[in-house]
Amino acid sequence: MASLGDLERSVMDLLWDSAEPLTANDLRDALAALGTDAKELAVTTVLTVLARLEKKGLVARERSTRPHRYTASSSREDHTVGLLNDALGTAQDREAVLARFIGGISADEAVSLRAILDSVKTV
Amino acid sequence: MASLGDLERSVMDLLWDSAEPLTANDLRDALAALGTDAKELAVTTVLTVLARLEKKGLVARERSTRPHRYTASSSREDHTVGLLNDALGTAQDREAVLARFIGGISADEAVSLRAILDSVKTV
DNA sequence: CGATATTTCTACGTGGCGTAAAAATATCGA
DNA sequence: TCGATATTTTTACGCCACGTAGAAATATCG
Repeated sequence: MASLGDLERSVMDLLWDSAEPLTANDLRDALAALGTDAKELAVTTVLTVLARLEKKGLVARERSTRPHRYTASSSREDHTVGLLNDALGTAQDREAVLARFIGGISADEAVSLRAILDSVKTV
Repeated sequence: MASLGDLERSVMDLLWDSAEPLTANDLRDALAALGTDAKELAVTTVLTVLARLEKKGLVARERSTRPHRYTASSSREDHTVGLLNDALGTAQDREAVLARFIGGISADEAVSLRAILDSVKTV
């Protein structure tokens, strides 16, 4: 899976948080509104990033409407799960990794993890 | 955390699998023995990669011995856990991610995960 | 001390990413 | 329909990581 650069990441975050598809201009404005940098990128910059994200399969583009509209093609959570599996994929001893990982999570999270496991197992 | 290039990854795998510290020459030979490529890298190439890995904090180098000897500074599992946390770090809804993740693991793994959770909780 | 081994320095090609101008294309009002 | 304007595509540049390794510096050993 492809990991993301900083700008790519920001764009994906906006798309993930948006219920509606967004245009390049929408995104440029939203990006400017983000940091108080008032950085105001060129719209071609946003379009370039969007094209790259599309090629990576992370965003879908509506070419029918004139200002093309972009949406994230999978949820943020699914994307993160993909990253997790990528990381785990390089490990041969998954259990050892999971054991260490769980050792490092909070007690609260351990509880909810257990709840999740229960629900999965029951099904 | 730094993710690894292909050669960096191969070197780390060798270091992780080795009980003894290895020299650049050891690694060059081991790398050549790996793929039947018989690629036989220059030893300076291996040294460059080792220097980069050292800078990333992934390998430690014994400068006292003359052919410097290199060891992985943390276990493969710990490194993978670091990657997992990196991936999770970008997510704000950790629970949703974990739920999806667990939904995708095997039944066997779910069982051992539960066992791990139990042992953690008891302690 | 000199030949040889080892390490450091320097460097080049490739590719990803941020960035955006230039060029092509589409749209919309007059 | 036509031209002004909006939108997209093409092309490009700089930076940095990484694979790769020669050249140069340095250490070691007989």
